[in-house]
Amino acid sequence: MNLTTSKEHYLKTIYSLSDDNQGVHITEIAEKLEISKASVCTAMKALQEGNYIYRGKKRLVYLTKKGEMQARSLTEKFETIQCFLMRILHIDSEIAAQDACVMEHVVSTETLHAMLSLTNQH
Amino acid sequence: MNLTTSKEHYLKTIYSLSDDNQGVHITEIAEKLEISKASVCTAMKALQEGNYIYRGKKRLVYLTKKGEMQARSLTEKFETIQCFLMRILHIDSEIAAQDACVMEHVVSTETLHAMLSLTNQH
DNA sequence: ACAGGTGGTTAGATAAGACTAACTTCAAAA
DNA sequence: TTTTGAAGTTAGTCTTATCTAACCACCTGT
Repeated sequence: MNLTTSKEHYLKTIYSLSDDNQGVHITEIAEKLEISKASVCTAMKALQEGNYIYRGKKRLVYLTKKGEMQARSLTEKFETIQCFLMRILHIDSEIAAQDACVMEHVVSTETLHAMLSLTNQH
Repeated sequence: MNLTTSKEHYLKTIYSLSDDNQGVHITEIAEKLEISKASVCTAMKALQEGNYIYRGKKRLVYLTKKGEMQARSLTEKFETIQCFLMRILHIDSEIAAQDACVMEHVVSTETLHAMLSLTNQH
């Protein structure tokens, strides 16, 4: 299975919701993303196929090592972009978050690195 | 009809292919985007619905005023982003183009303005 | 124990965007 | 004028991502 933008979103959400990977309810994910439980359920099957998550006790959703690495990477990208937008371009945090949230899935590593170093040396 | 990323792409492509809006062949668009004629044909119907294009002599595709404005706006966004990436972040023009090509459809006007002014004052 | 409610799942629909294959249209060359 | 190849169109399929509605499963409180 390939990670699409949508799937990456799910991973990031699971990561952000699970405290120390203690497992997340499908309902929680649905509420956070403001989408139906059914959609989440379907997506979880695909992510399980791809070995990004597994279902544990009480049907909770857990990230696998692979899933966790992906999620962490995405979260880092998000933060890099958001910080860059805020500190270098002086964008409001709300809007910076929105922009970062779409950019994180598409931006090249080159651009990402450049953003990071410019933000740091600032 | 709503302009999606895909539709915006078509508009930009038509704009770039038509010299002074002299009309473009569906085949040209298909070749430029490396996509089937059939897909382009279907998309053109939707764009016509939304009054972004019309079909003229010899079935050529022409931008309407509305379509042209959109296309120009997108092209400007693209250029703003590409220049920013190249001049401020020192990204290679090839990669900058790729990144700009996806970012142009999603980035906020705030970020866009900030990129423009930073590039200019540079 | 069982009735409800919460959480999860399944089935079926819709929409966008792409595809191939087969068809039509048309204009230019013979 | 007829033919033929390029351009365009249509029909039907696939994938992804979403939805609603109906259903199942399990835990909990009475």
